[in-house]
Amino acid sequence: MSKKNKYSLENVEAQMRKGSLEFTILLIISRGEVYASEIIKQLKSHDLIVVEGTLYPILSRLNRFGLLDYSWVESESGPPRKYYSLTSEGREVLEHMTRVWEGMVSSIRLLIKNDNAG
Amino acid sequence: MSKKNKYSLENVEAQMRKGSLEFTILLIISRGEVYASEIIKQLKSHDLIVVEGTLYPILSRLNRFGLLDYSWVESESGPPRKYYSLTSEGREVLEHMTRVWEGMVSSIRLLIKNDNAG
DNA sequence: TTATAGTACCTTGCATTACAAGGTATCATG
DNA sequence: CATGATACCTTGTAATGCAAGGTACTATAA
Repeated sequence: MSKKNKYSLENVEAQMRKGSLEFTILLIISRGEVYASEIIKQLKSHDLIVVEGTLYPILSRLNRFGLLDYSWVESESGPPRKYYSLTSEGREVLEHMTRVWEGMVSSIRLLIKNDNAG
Repeated sequence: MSKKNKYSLENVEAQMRKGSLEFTILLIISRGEVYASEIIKQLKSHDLIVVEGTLYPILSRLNRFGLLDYSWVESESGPPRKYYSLTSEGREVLEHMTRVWEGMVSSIRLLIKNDNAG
């Protein structure tokens, strides 16, 4: 028997989250203009977790790819906020992602149901 | 406007797959003993893609973590095959993963449906 | 005016990991 | 004994999530 480590159950959440990260972030933004901290808060309220160090690079990347726009809005108390919104290309990509997501969910649902079948 | 690259739509599939990779592999193995090439074939038949260079390290890792066992079985034509099966710990982890997966699917379904809500 | 706390932005460095490419070994066939 | 098919596995690269640390603006209190 080879040296055996412990498989982290916490990691299960993290792993599964990864594949759908950009997707969920785009979903949040599609519901209305938001700035970073709001995205984190909204995701958390849906039991989906992202942290700052992950979110900012993704927002920059999606903007660089032309999927997101942003505008600075002054806050009543504190520094200005960068409000993000989807571009039309962003909306197209999000629709594509949604189809891909639904497809994958269907496939996996089949595997789960077939659990003891051939 | 910053330099704008093209967001790869092929990458959408790849990205989403990643988070659920170990999960789907464990699901396949839970349906009966299989060796690597069969896993790839079965996943492909469910529109889920994995390649050799990805699969072998994952199988080793899951074995090292005590989630998988294997036994060598001679083939009628060709080199011997390494048939994988779940350990009891593997079954427990798979059940946990399934619950996490269902939870995430529910959360994201809400986000999709709420698309234009507050 | 200086210090502190709160909010918001962003970057750096590390660890993980999916994958392309290349490698070894076994068996059957001509 | 060469060739092709099958099966295993490893190496190097690129992507990327995240902890940690950093900058800047506003408000409040000393």
